[in-house]
This record gives sequence, structure tokens and C-alpha cells, in this order.
Amino acid sequence: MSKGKYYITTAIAYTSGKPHIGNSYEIVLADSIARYKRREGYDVFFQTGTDEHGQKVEIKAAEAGVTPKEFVDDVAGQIKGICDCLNCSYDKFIRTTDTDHEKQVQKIFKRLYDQGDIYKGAYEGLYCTPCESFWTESQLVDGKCPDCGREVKPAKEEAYFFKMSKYADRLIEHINTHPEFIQPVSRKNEMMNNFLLPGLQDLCVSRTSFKWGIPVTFDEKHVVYVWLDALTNYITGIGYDAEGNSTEQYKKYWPADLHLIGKDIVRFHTIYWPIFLMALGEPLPKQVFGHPWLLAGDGKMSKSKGNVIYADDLANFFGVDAVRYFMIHEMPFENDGSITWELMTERVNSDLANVLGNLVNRTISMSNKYFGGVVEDKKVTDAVDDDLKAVVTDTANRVAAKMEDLHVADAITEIFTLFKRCNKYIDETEPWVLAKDEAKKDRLATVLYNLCESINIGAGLLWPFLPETAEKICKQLNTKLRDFDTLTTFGLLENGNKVTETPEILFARLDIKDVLAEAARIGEIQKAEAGVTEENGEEEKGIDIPSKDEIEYGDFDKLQFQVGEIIACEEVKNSKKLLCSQVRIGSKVKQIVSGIKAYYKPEEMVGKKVMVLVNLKPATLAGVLSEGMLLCAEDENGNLSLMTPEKDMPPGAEIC
RNA sequence: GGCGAGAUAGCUCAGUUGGCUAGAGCAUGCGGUUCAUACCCGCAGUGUCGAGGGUUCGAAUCCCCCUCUCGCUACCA
Repeated sequence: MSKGKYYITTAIAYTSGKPHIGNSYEIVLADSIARYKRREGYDVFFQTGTDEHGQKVEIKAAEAGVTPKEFVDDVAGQIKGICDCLNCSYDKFIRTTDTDHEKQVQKIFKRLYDQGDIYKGAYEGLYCTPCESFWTESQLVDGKCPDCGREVKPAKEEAYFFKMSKYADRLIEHINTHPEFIQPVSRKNEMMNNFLLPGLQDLCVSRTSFKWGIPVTFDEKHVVYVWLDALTNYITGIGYDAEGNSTEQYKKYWPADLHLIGKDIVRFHTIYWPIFLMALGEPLPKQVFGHPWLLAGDGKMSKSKGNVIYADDLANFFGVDAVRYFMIHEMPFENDGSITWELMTERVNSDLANVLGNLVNRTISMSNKYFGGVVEDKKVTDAVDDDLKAVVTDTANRVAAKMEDLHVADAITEIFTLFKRCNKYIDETEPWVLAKDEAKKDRLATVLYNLCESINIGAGLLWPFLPETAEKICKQLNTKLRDFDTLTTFGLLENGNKVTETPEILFARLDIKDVLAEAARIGEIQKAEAGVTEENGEEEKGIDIPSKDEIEYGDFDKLQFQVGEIIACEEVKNSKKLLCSQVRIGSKVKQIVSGIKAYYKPEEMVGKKVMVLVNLKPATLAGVLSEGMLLCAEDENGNLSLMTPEKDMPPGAEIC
């Protein structure tokens, strides 16, 4: 009997490179929910996939010397490989380069244009080159790029915009009347306070600055910009048609019951996506859950440091279910979790090996030792059985309650509580004592039956989370996976069932030394791939940034750079990132505000001689006048380093 | 700066509408046991529940204020 449909999606992964562990977490979480819902009796459709267009892919492909399509085919294959390696049971793996998807995106774009939701905008001096972004007049902040704060410049290019504000009131109303729509609730406040209530800006939905995208049918030099292309995967993947010929599958599954996404893209899923749907006249998804992140240890991951953690490396070493267990268990509902090889080892040893693996092993060993593997209830009960049975048969309800609220980590903890109760039961009943007394043989038989039945029920509950392990347990017990609606009934295990004679260790205990050796080995491989060797540990991989247009010497000559000496520096009040420096340039002193507080303390700024752009039009930042710009180098993580002359130079020396 | 969340045992956190000696897991110490993967079971802890004030018979829980952390957002010439 079906309880109805359940459509769950993950975000589609961007194909700029192989995803690390933090990006693999979501698919496991989604898979657990999907499997759980299926076992509950829902008709589940579980979609995941890849987001493959955009300039970043175009650049990466060019670097690799292949076409964008060849590049994304390769990366999408890797991403799909990781999903498969983690045993994820998706029903559809959509790629935004799928022909069906591309056609529908074009139709959607056309339709929204025809009905006036998308309009062609013109850009006069409103293009931010570093951000590759166009902005409308109203979007600028102090006349600057609202993303990076840098100068925007005149550009003849045109782009299409979506009229977000038209639907804002309806969306605010929807969010207020559907408190479950945005999860966790703290995200709802952020969306309301930062975007919806201050007033929505129109969103640019096309680009002309790169080619790797879905062309706008009626204006070929434009490609559809990322969010309209990516978000629509949730409907195109199940057969939406913008001209009214959607498939039965679409009619059955839409609206989605759950969009599972990272907390970084909540804004796109709870503002832009619902508004696109409103414009198309389609119902909104029931729930969007912005989950926290799984971070690797404390620092940032980088290949040149050799500390990137990939799901497949972990799965190869610890086993798939150990990785799934860690991800599910260690991730709280609202705060970020962290993963390291050490933490993985702790989880595997204490929960999987000690509690679960050992329980199954000792139970089967005793069945073999005392009864030749035959498990039979001789109905010799004792008061201590009652509590065991109560805990075991109630676990399904407890798990269900946790899953209802998407507290998946708590749900799996409930299952392990069941297994712990079993271990305690063994101590209470002391089977090895019973075994010494022939008169208590029947009691012993019942004890072992109770254990096998409890473990069987536990395995049934465990399946959505650790499918491979649950199946292994059933195989060792020689039972079938229990249907969900039988999990609250004790005693369904067939009498006279014979367990395996050769129980295999489910999870081996690990020695931390071996684990760290493996981590080090993988780290070395990564460093080698990143081009770092023992001798030249400093030889880094270069970073590429988008190229700007070629300029005339005259353009360069307009800029005046000089060496400036910082003679005083203080923090700017009311600002998190700004320092205000007094900079001596020749005989003059300029006041310059810079966003470098995170990298330099005011006192260490004083005395430095730095490169200054002196003829920049003065501006006011956080209420403080700034009459120039201190130049910095910036790495891929946004770390800044001031430019200083390589030999000592007097303040005011021209840089040319 | 604006908005929001949080500060509880060594670590990760639970603590419902204020009420009995403030809890769980992991780690630590001690004891028990041997079927089992040196495993399991039991016991024991320590906590000014971030600081200070207030409401109340009574506050981790409500109010005020302070300090710190985090998230989103603005600022990064």
C-alpha cells in the first residue's frame, strides 16, 4: 500500500572539479531519507545530478586543453562515481547538458519573456569585470559593484533580467504562512531580513561574456545564466514542459516534498526558485532544508597541503557504510560538523566495531557454540526479557519521530541504543552461565532467540542508513530484511532458523597508526598531483583568474602609482574589515581606507612602504573619507598581501 | 553597522509551557565478566548551567545589561 508520493532532490553538483567530502555529505543524507521513505511505503523519486554550464567550466576546460563538453563529461562521471561508490539509490541523475533539460530551459526562458517577467536590460557603465556581473542602477552600492565593491564600468552589452519584485509580496506571504518551508528556521529570518523585507532586486538571467551555456533562442548571443538553468532541473528532470505538455510523471511528483541543499544556497532556493515557479504558475516545493557543512578538521582543504578528504578514499579504506555512518551520525541538525581521519577511526571503533559488530559476532558465535547455529524460542521467559522487548519494539517509533523532523543523526542514534540494549541483555542473562547447566538449556535458547530477533529488527531499521551492513547482518542471521510495518512486533523470527557457521567480522577495529599512515600516503599522492615535492614544498600551483580585455598604453598611463609610507593606522569604527591609514606620499599625506583588517593589525601597518594608487577619485567608506587605494595580492582564498618595493624606496617614488 | 543564533561536565551536545540530588554519548578512573573484534556490563566523578543584576516560594529555563563566539548582510578605492 503506497502512502503517496515523495519527491526528494539534492542540489546538483557543479562540475568544475572532483567534489571533496564536504560536498558528498548531502547525497548520503538524501539517500538515507529516500531509502527510509521507500521503506515507509512512499512512492519515492530521488533526483540528483550535475550543474555543468558557466564560465568557470569554460576556463577549466581551456586549461585542460579539451572542449567544455569533454571536460564536464569527465567530471560528471567522477561525481556520479562518488554517488555510486557511496551506495546512493537515486532514481535519476540529471545533467544540465541533457538535451531535454536544455530544450525546456529555452522554452521556459521564452515563455517568461513573452509574458513579461523577463525583460531586456541595458547596461551603461554597470559591468563589474572581476565579478563577471552586470548590475542595474538600483543594485549598485555607492555606485559600485554590490558583490565586490569595485568599480563598475560602461559596457555596451545587454542582458535579460527577471522581475523579482513583482512576486515578492506573494512569496513573503507564503513564507509567513508556511513555517516549515525553510529549515532550519534561522535561515528563514536571514532571508526575510536581508532580502525580502528590504526589497528584492531584479535578477540578471543571461550572459554574453561566455559561450558555455544554453543559448537564448530568440537572441543567440545570450546564454541563460546559471540559476535559471540550474534550479529548473528539479522540474525538467521529471518531465516538466513549459508549453503545457508535462508528463504524467511530472504531474505525479511535483511539487517536490524536499529540496535538500547546502546552507550557502538557501537564498536561491527560497527566493529565486519559488518566484520562478510562481511565474510559471507551478506549485512551490513543500520544504527546503539548508543543511550545515561537514568541514575537514580545522583548516582549509587544499591539495598542495595534501589534506583534501575525498569520500571515495575514505570508503576504500574504512568501507562504504563506515563513511555513511560517520556522515549521518556526526552531522548535527544546525551546526557544522567536522571530519578527520582520527574522528572517523573513533566512530568506527566505538560504535560500529565495539557496539554493533561485536554484538552480532558474539550472538552468532554463541548460537553456534551452544546450539549448532539453530535459533529456537523455547518460551522460557524471564522478567528481564520485558525491558529488552519494550526497547526493541519501540525503536521504530522513536526513529520515525526523528526522521519526521529530518533529525537524521538522532534517528541513527536511536538504532544504536537498541544495539546497546542488546549488549546489556547479554550481561543480564549471562548465557555462558546458563550453558553450564543442562537444566537451563531451554532458557538459553530463548535468550539467543530474543537476541537474534532484536538484532534482526535493528537491522531492518538500519537498512536505510547502512544498507550493506543491514544486508550482511541478515545474511549472517539467515533472515530476510524486515518490512517496516513489522518492526514493532517482537517474535516474528522463524523458530528453528539456522545462523551462519562462519560469522564474518562486520567492522574491524582499527589501529590509529595504520589509519594515519594511510592518510599520510594519500596526502603524498595529492601533493605530488599538485606539483609539490619534499624539496620544493614552496613550489605552488599557480592560480588562474578570468582575463580582462586588452588595454591601450593610454589606459595604463591614466593610473598613477606611488610608494607611500604608512605613518599611522587605526581601525574604522562601525566596520568589520576596514583599516584607516595615513599614508605619506612625497610631501603630502593621504588618508586611505582599506579592507584588510583581517590580515593586518593597525600597529604592524605603521612603517610599511606600500604601493598606492593615488589618483583614484576619493570616496567615503563606512563614513570615512578614502583618497586612494593600497594595492594587494590576493590568493584563491581571499588572503591579502600588501605590495611593497623590493628595495627601499622613498615615499612618493613613482611606480611605473 | 543591521538582523539573527548561541555561550551547560575534558570533548560533542540534550534540557519541553520556570519546580524535586542539572542529563546523554565519547574520553578518564575503579569494579565485574569472558560468549565476543583487549569486547561488553556496572559504578564514579568534577560542572559558580558565560559575567552581573532583576521578577518569583523557586530560574539553565522569564526580563535587563555586559563580555565573547558564530551565521547572514553591508562596508573591502
